[in-house]
Amino acid sequence: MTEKKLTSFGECVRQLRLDEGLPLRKIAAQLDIDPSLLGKIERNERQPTKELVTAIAKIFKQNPKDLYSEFISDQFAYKILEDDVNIDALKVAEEKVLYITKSKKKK
Amino acid sequence: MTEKKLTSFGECVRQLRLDEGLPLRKIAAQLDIDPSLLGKIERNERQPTKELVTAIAKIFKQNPKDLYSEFISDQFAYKILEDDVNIDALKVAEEKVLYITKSKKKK
DNA sequence: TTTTGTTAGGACTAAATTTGTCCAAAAGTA
DNA sequence: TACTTTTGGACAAATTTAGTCCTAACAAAA
Repeated sequence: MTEKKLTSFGECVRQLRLDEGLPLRKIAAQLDIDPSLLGKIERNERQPTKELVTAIAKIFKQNPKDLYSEFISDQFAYKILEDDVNIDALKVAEEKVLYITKSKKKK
Repeated sequence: MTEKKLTSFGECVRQLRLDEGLPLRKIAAQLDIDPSLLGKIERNERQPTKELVTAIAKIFKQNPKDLYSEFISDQFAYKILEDDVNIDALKVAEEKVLYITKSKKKK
């Protein structure tokens, strides 16, 4: 059986930081933000900007686009749960993306 | 071959309105909003609140949750396109929703 | 028990978003 | 022309939210 992580974005960032055994203070300094903000982000109490996610990715040598996509998947999941959205809205969204992407290609 | 609609939320609302042959003015009055706002919503220039979507659904005898989910799928699709997010963020989001839902059930 | 470093959390600010309105121009329609 | 509908810009108002500061709680160590 394969074990799935399925951690939230914040937990993911925290893990990356703890893997290097560094305190909030150190990473926050590199990001030029308040340690408290980084803590909130790790606890999913604040949503980082795309730029911040990119900066975090670079520090931990992760692919920025992948990490940001991870962050967005969190946002989507919470939106669905909080707002009681049909889960198949995700499939519909995928169809729309593919449809629009295809339309643009043709052009 | 089945034909897929894949219209945006706004186009969908417009279609519903035109199917009844009514001007913006009439529906906007029922919704107690400015006709201009409804026009913008139909052109996807304004995002309606959940309450407004519900009210729109009722007027056109649609299922409120379904219409709102349709609206959210739009939001997701545009977010992915505008922000260059990996499309599989949608599948990841689905896994997260199912995972969290299951966890809560157990409790 | 002090002391020192780390994390959590509340209060608050500032800034950016964004809904919604008003009004005028444009586009249909008879 | 006259009338209705739609579009679009400018703007106000309100909501949201990232981010900071400060203090309390917690942990580990001296």
